[in-house]
Amino acid sequence: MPARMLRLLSLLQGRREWSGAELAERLGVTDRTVRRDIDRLRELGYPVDGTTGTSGGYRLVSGRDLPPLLLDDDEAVAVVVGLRTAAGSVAGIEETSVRAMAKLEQVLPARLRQQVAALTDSTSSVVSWPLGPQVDAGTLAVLATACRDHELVTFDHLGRDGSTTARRVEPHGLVTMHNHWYLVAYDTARADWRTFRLDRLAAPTPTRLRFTPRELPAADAAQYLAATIRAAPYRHTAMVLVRAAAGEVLAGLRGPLPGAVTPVDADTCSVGLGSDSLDLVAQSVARLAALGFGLTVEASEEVLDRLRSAGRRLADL
Amino acid sequence: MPARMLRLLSLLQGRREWSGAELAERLGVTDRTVRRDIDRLRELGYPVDGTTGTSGGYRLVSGRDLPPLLLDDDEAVAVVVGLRTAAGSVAGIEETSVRAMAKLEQVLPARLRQQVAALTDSTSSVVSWPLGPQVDAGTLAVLATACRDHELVTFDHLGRDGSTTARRVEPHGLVTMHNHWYLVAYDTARADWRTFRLDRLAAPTPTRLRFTPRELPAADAAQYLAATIRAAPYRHTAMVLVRAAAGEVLAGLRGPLPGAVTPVDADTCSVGLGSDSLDLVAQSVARLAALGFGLTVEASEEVLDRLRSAGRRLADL
DNA sequence: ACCTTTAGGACAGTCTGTGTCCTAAAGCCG
DNA sequence: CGGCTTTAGGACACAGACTGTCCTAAAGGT
Repeated sequence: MPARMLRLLSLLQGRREWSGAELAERLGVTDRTVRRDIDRLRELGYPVDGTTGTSGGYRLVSGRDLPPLLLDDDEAVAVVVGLRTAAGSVAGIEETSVRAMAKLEQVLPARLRQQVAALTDSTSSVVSWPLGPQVDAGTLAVLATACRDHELVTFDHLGRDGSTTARRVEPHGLVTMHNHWYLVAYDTARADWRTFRLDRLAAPTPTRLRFTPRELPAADAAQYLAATIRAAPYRHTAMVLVRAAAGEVLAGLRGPLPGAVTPVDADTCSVGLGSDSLDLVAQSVARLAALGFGLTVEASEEVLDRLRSAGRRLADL
Repeated sequence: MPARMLRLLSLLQGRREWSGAELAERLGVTDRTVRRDIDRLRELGYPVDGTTGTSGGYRLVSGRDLPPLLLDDDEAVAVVVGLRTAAGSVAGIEETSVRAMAKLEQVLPARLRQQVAALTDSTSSVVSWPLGPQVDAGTLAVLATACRDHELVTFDHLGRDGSTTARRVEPHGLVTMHNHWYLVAYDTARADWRTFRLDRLAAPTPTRLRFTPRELPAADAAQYLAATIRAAPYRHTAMVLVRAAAGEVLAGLRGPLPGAVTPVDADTCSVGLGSDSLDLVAQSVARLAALGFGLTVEASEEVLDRLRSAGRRLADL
């Protein structure tokens, strides 16, 4: 009988309106039983609207809380891809969407996992183009699950000098900052807290060993990360003064910048840019120049050189 | 009893591993009943791994098909936001994710709907910065549902001349093209097929009237749209020849372009840009220039003027 | 008025779900 | 190896629930 209940929910989620007779036929029971089943759903807190009369019927409406979602294959793939995209590009829900992904990932049939991989691989570089480096959806999911379940994980970590070291850590939390994902964890071998950038981390595997969480020397993972990162600034920065109102600049840009636009006065604003990529900083300044406003730039000679040569090429068109 | 079943599923989805005794306590039944419940889950096709011995327990693993998802509030919000993001930015799953959104939207509690609106409104312009105009998630959901259920919809349509007209159409399908969402529908008043850009469309409301779908004069909605749109090209275009391999250019760009990069030979590639925004086209060419490679540009005098003045400004830094 | 639809009470028979036993078997640990 | 803990599942009895078949009521559409 619970099986029939789920099928009923599935039917109600798949189409707007059903008549009692239709449902009865689909479920292989009497219409009386259908009515009883619908009563049961209502008692569970999932309200079903019933309208009488010709062309009446039952429809599932929004209620106090969300009913169990019965997704078909394609929809499940869409949800995972969506969570993956949102986790990387919408501020404020990274942690939640990673949690949801962990939940889904745990039960996602293998064939769908392949579809997800195929989709994110093939399309991410073409259409949704994150500013930061790509993080494998599987990596995110494995680490999120490990954090939730307080499970030790091992992985290979690629250091700044190019050497890889095998790590075994107690994962604490995942944080995004500056378009990168970080894992905050306690490294048992080094007996200290560490942060790892997810794109420098390979083959994360959950051991099945549980640990009791330690207390982080900070309010939460995000603050800990902020404190440790502060010492490591960007490799390239630029400060651009644009002779136009901040609003005009923002409107004209039509896309994100690796930095922030702050108004100076009514027709001047400053843009502070920072990134580890010379290309990205140079492109950002070039975009500001392409807006058609006057500007002055403070930056390293390396960045300025690149901009000047680009300028000559454009001036000669 | 179906209620207990759902709670059991919820518990199993919320944590990796549970012992029979824990589950029994949570559910308020004997451990024998828990075993029976788990048997029932397995019979329904949702495999539960049981490991014996100390530190053994039950865990939900991936099986043939996806079990009903029991999401908490935050997770549900994340899923909706994710679907919304993916629908607009990942090629190839628009239609599916819109379908999934319709399913969710139908049962989403009101308070969560507010959260979703708040999140998409506040963050979309800051972080995920779509190339096309913003489309309201509610609009998408209403129309998707109406398409699915063959339900007449009414809405206000903002014409090119700025006048709004009330429409009443039989919705056929939703399509994305060139970073815009379109509704393909049969306009009953005008007795012909029409396409509507979703960002020029307000207050869509489903009537509860059903209609029997007509045959579209094309293979599918996407092809119909392509045929009708073909006559309306971009306002600004540019063709850029870059003296570098396509791979190098793609790697250096670190972000999406309103166009495509196609290799010409081993160390030359061409970039075809197109958009209705002069700013966007100019910025895109400027970004290509900032990569540090030689380039030649074909474009309208308006675009070239803008680029030359930007070039002078950069050359003088 | 008439039909169609949801809504729900009454009743009897069946059946199934539950708790309390029991034993088996697999893994962990000292 | 010999305990201990865990999942696994059979047997049995009882209560409770579920189903189908009846019935009437009420609401909406034509």
